[in-house]
Amino acid sequence: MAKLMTEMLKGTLEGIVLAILTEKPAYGYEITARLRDEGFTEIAEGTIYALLVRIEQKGLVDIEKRPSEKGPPRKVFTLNASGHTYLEEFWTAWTFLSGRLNHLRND
Amino acid sequence: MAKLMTEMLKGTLEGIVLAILTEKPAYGYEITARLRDEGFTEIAEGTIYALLVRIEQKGLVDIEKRPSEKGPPRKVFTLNASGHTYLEEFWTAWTFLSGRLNHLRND
DNA sequence: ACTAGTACATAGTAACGTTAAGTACCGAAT
DNA sequence: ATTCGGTACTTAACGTTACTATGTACTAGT
Repeated sequence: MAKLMTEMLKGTLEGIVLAILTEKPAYGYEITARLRDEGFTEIAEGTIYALLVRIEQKGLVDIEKRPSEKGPPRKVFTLNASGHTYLEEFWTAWTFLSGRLNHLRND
Repeated sequence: MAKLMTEMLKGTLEGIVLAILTEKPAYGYEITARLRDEGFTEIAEGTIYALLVRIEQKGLVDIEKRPSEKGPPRKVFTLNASGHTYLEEFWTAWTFLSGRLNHLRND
């Protein structure tokens, strides 16, 4: 099932991370931990950092560097206006897809 | 939203087509029509044919050629045992992902 | 002949998530 | 003093997916 989840996450993992950022700003390492709490136990750190680069390049987040007492400086991501719009569209698409799939399932 | 749907479909379109095949065997052109009926109006024919090649190579379907009165011979796809197993795992993964996302949404 | 509908095929592309390896900073244990 | 584990970020190479664009081919109607 791991392989299936991998492919299924394509296009949704981004929305998942953005959704996490709506709660409060967070940095990469924190986000990976948050994902594990949410049940996504098999997502590697590298996956998240690569994804964060992408959403940064798309201009969906603002970035601020803050020192850490326990390690290297943190890169804190905050969802900006563009990111909120994007997330809304993500939920719209998700609602549509979810509806279609549940309809297909009931046969 | 079109771009978002495109990315979101990755990993799920395959399951959608397999789900359609559980109802009854079907050929490519028929499946694209069925998808339009299901609300997926923006999926091109080429996309489906390429996908059908993949699920064939994965051994999830059996294939039979039948003549058509209205055009070239049809290639009818039937979900086999391996395909049914695969689809079950797909639904399992989907249920998990769906649950996680809905949980994230309620904040 | 021409068109429209039916039916399938495929090379090239962009985007995504994964893998694997690396850097760097800190505190505590050995 | 050094090793070890936890914290924190980076990136190149890779496999898979869906999309685009284009092509072939068969039939019936005009």
